[in-house]
Amino acid sequence: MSKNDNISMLVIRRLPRYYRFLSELEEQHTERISSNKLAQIMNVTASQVRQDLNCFGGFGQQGYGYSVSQLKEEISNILGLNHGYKAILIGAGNFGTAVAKHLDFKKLGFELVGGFEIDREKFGETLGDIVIRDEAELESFCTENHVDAAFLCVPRQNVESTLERLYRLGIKCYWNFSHYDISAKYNDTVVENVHLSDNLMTLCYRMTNRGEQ
Amino acid sequence: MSKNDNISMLVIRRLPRYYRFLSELEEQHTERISSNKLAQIMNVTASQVRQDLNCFGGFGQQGYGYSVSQLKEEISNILGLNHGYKAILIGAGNFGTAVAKHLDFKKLGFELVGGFEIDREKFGETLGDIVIRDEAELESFCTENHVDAAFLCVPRQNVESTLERLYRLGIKCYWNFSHYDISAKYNDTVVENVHLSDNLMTLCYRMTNRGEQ
DNA sequence: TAGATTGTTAATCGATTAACAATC
DNA sequence: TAGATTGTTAATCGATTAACAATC
Repeated sequence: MSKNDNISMLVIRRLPRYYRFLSELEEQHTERISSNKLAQIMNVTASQVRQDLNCFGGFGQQGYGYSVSQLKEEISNILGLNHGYKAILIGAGNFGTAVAKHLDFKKLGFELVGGFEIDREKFGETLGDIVIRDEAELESFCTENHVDAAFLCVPRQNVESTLERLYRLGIKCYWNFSHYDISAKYNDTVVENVHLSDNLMTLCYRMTNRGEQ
Repeated sequence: MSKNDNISMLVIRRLPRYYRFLSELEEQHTERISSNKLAQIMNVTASQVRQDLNCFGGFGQQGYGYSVSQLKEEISNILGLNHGYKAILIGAGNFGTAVAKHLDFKKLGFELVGGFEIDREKFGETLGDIVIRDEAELESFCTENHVDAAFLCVPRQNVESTLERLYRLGIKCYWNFSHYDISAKYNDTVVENVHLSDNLMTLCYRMTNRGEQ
C-alpha cells in the first residue's frame, strides 16, 4: 500500500485531520478539491498537503485535483478504520462512561466488546452496546473473546496491576488516559496517551504568554 | 523571564511532561538530577533536556545538575500554573462531568467557578466545587464574575452559538473538546483542542501498521 | 585540584516550503 | 490546444544531537 515505509509520525498524526475535513466536504457534496483549496480550508500549505498525501501514493490527478470521496476512502484505508479492532473498556467511571457513550467507535476503527470495573455496584449495567463486568472476569472473558486493544480509563494507581494482567493475556495495544508510562515498562506495546492535564497546562502557558507570539 | 521570546511550540508542549516527571522525582525525595539522568527516565536525549531548559534561562549548576524542587518551581512559573485563571464549564454531560470531577484545576493553573447547561434537569446540581446553571444566565454570570476561559464540553452542533456569546462577553481562551474549528472563525483567541477521535484513529493506524517501524 | 555536568556553539538531521516539469 | 494542478525534486528552514569549553 505504501510507497515509503518510513513515514514520519508528524504526517501520521495529520491524517485524522485530513480525514475530518474530507468528511465535511463530502457532507457538503463537494466532489473534487485541489491541494490549494484544501490547504486553505485547513490552514496549512498546499505543498504540505501534496507531500503528505504522496507518502502513500498518488491519489490526485493533474489538472483536476483530488476526488473527495476517493481520497477520504484512501485515508480511511491507510488508517485502517475498516478493521473494527475489538476493544475493552477498563474503568466505567466518568471518563470511561463519557468515552463509551460519545465516541462512534465503528467509525474510528474499533468495536467495543466489553467493559470492566472493580466497583460491584456497576456490574451488569449497560453502557452503549456493552455490559459492565467484574474485573475478576477479565481473564475468562479475554480467553473466550478475541480482544485487540484496551481503553484504560482508570486512575493511575489502578492501572499498573490491571495492565500486567492485560499484557499477560496478550493485549498489547492501549489507549491510555492515565499518566502511567506504559511504554517505559513494556516496550513491545502500541500506546496512545491522552494527557488532558498536559493539554490544559499548555493552555495556561499560552494564556500567560499571550502577545509574546 | 525568558531569554528568548521565540520559543517553539514543540518545546512548550514538552514542558508539562518535564513538570510531571519532576513532580514524581520530588515525591520520591530526589533532591538533584542531571540532564543525563532525567533524559534517561524520560526517554529523550540529554541535549534536548538542556536545550529546552535553556530556552528559559540557566536553571542548573555545572558539576552538580539541577535542583529538582527549584526546577519544578521554575517550570511551574513558566507555565503560569500559579495564576488560577477563572474558568467556566460549558456542558455538564459525561465529558463535562468527567473533567470537572477528575482534574485538579488548582494544580493546572485554573479555578473552575461555574458550569452551564441547557438541560434544565441539571440546573442546581453541584459538580465538585461548582453549581450547574441555566445557560441563559451566561451573560449575567460573566458580567458579575470575571471569567478568563471556557471549557467547551458540548457536542459540536451546540458549540457555535454558545461560542459567539462567550466571545461577545470577552472570553477568548478555550479548551475545546468539540471538532468545531474555533481559530478559523476567531483569530484573536487562544485555543487548545482535545481531539479524542483523532487520537484513537492514530492508535488504529499504528495497530494496522505495526512492525513497519 | 579532579571530576562532573552545565550552557552554548557547531554539525547533523529531518520537515517544510518553493519551484517546476509532467500530465490530465 | 491552453489551463490547471499534480507529483516530485531542490532549497530553505527549523529542530535535534553532538561536542566541548566554561565552571561549579
